[in-house]
Amino acid sequence: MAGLNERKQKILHAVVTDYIQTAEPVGSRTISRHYKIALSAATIRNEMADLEELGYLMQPHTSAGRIPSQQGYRFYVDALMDATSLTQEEEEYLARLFTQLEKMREIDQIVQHTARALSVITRYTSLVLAPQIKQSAFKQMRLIPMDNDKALVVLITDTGYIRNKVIEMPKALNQQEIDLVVAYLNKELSGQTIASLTSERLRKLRSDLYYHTDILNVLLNMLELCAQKPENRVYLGGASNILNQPEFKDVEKLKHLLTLFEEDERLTMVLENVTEGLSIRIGTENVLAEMKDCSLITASYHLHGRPIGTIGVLGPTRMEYARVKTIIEEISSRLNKLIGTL
Amino acid sequence: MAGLNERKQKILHAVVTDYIQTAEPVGSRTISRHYKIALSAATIRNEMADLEELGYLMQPHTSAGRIPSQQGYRFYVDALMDATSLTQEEEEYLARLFTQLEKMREIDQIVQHTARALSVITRYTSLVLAPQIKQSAFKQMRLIPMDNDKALVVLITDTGYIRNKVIEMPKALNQQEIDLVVAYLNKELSGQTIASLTSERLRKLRSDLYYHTDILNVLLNMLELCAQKPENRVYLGGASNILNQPEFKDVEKLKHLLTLFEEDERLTMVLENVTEGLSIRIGTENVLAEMKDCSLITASYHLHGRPIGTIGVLGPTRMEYARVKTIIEEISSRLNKLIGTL
DNA sequence: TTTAGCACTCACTTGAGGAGAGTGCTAAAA
DNA sequence: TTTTAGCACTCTCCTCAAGTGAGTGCTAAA
Repeated sequence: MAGLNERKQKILHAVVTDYIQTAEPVGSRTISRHYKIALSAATIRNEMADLEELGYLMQPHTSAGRIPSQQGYRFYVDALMDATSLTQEEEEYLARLFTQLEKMREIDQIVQHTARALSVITRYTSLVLAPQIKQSAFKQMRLIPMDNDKALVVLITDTGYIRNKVIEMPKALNQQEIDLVVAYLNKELSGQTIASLTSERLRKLRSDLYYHTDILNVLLNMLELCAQKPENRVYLGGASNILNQPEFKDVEKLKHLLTLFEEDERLTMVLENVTEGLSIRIGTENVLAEMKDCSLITASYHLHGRPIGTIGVLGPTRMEYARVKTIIEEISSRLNKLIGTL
Repeated sequence: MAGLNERKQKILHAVVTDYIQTAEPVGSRTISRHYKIALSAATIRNEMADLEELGYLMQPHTSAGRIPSQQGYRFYVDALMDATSLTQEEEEYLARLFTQLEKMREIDQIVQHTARALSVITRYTSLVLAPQIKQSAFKQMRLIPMDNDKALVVLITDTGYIRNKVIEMPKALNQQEIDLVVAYLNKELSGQTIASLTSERLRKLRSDLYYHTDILNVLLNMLELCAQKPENRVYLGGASNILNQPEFKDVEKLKHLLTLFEEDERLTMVLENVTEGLSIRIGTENVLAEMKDCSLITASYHLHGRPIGTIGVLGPTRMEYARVKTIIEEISSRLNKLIGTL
């Protein structure tokens, strides 16, 4: 696999970068002209024929130039890609963005704005997975009576994620009883991750406070629900950007992707399935068939060293990997810093 | 304008319904064959020429059939359209939907699910405007301390809309003071619409409680913000459905719409600009240029007789007006009933 | 007033021809 | 042995012309 001499690597690099720019098959002449490789077109042709045989390039038809195969992109991403840095414009945009984000105190809002910004700056579609309540830790819980028979439960977690739920109140409970139960739960559960609140563990609490079972039941049920039910907390930005990509000028291809964009559960799955840290998934390396012509670059973000969510950029396999990678790294690092201060 | 004899109306009706079904220009032969109008194609041709001159029909080119003009659709919607009723399938789908919705206690969730369902059942794109906090009435407010310097304000309104905001806490405030201020606000503001909380009115409260200005200021600022800042609370469903419409097989046209779909502020504007009750906006009757080839059918929903939001369906001007109208009427009426019980 | 007949229009399809970009192969040059 | 120039070849894409078919407008007869 690694048996590519330097010349082949240079040529592969030229093909990939040119194709990323132009979206047109790259011919041997183009390379010998534009890419300061001191070789004639004929020699390059021979090398390209080799690269094709080795699986790094493909030819749409006999008399066309070459385009990178998935394996070609993979090699480019792993070994060939130049490190880039942010342009001044991008730098300024991010500076402005983060001074705005710093004013927001809620993770949800921050994450939503990040998704939008990510798509604006990359000009691709962005996907952002907000912290799942499951992975958050219990901080405190409050119960606010609304009417006779309804109350609002507010659950605050350490990730700054706040969840409301209106519940039916069992009747004939006085405020004192409620306060007691809530105080007990706050003391008992503080710092525990929501996911750890299994039916098992909750049962124990139930028996501890058996004389308040009515209200306790309602609250514990809510927690149990939070721990079990997967939440779809994925935000999409710049979906219309895919229309700028020539590979999606075909309406049928578009339909598959746009339909996918409306299926929050599956998007969540994609983002959860990604390895921690920075990840680049090319073409069929993505599990979903709809994404076989797409690449997804993601980075996880963390709180107290624990990964709590993912930001990602989705584009055609012909994506500007280097640029997007730089941007994602920068944004996720800034995001981590910001979350730390919440 | 109204000078259409019965025969012309019959023919116009035939053209519109046929075109809605097929998306192809309708010829005179098709009408005389399929629509039980006991006239020859030639006669119908003459009438169609008249209808064109009167502005109800258009011809894409000389030797093609006719398609309805915007004015043609308008006449159809106002005078010609047959009343339809729900199919059994639709009926069952709605029954299932609303038994689900009844279990939800929060307006936001209800509205989101309604948007999705509306797009599924109509097979068009749906737009739903959730209650604006401005138009809601103050019910109660709570302040939950989080850390030393932060607190969570929970604002509950009569529309079941709950708003959280994390605020910076002025230091050196004891719980007692806070409770006092919150209790005062709850008493003073109960039942008032948020929009009525102008700077003017709030100033009075400020002077009433001048000895607690720190915490009071923070809370009042939050309320003022809610009263002023327009919120974008619009939900979109089934955006990918527009891809099934032949009129949007052109990627350029699509781009305009999809880009619009990402601009929440402008979508909100569209839905706010609509008349109360049922409204049908055809083509350029919509203010936004992007929607000049679309029609929008909307209905407002109410609480205590006050309109608090809008549900709508967006499709091509060649939309199945009758079917969609029936569905929207049904859903909004059921939604109204449901909201009343919250 | 309605209808049959007919010439006419115009989009759409098909196929042929030519241009252009790029290839693979061969033989000469380095 | 490696590189390069030359050349025939392949395949897409564009254009153009001819043919097809759906539908029209007009005219004259019913």
